[in-house]
Amino acid sequence: MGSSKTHIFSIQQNELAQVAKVLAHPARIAILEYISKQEGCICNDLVDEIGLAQPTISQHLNEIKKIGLLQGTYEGKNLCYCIDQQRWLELQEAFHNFFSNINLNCC
Amino acid sequence: MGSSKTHIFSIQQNELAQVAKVLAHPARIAILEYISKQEGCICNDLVDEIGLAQPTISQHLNEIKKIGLLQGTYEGKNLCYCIDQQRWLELQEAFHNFFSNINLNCC
DNA sequence: TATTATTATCGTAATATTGCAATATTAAAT
DNA sequence: ATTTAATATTGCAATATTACGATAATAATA
Repeated sequence: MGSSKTHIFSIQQNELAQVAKVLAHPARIAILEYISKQEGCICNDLVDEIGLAQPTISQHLNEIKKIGLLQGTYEGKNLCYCIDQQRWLELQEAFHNFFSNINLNCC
Repeated sequence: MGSSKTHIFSIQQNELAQVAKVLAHPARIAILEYISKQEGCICNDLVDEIGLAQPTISQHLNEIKKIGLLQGTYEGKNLCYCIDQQRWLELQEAFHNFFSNINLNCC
């Protein structure tokens, strides 16, 4: 015991939870906010900006990448991370639907 | 090491992450969805519905309660959990703002 | 006040997450 | 091919989460 029993839940429930998990860390919120403020983004900037060690930032970036939110392309000699627009809008809609479909007339 | 360095992030970043953390488990997504479908909600129904042990359900309910999303009131002999409307709309807006304020013209 | 049904807490084991130092890889420029 | 700068991976320690059996607390009813 200790691991989540994902198999007893629906695909939709698991997927929303998985995305929420990526957002469930202030560093990853901060990273997404910071990237969005830049024209491009160099990971080394993030280390200075966020205040975590380079391997830690790299791992957080990887978590964000896993759910398809980041595109990394080389621009000259620097690796530039960008937010994937389509995926972003997809997730925005998923959260919007979740919050909207809940019936609040419970009691 | 091991614990999150919450102090290096803003209150807003930490709060959004904390709420996301509650949504970051399919059982809690399922619980919220199930409660919303009922007129009221008895925890014992949740145990049968979700498929986790009663203490586990109770703990998940507590996590949801901690961020102010649940109101528990006794209706006759049964404890009825309801979603707190005001808090729900508050969180809905918080996520909406997060997704909307991100600038997608990164690269 | 017992009894019964429901919900919460405690204790504990298994697994996951977070973070960083050390090291490896990658890509550009010399 | 070497060097240099940036990013990724590995390995490991500390902490957090998930889950459940056992037990306690709570509230209605007999």
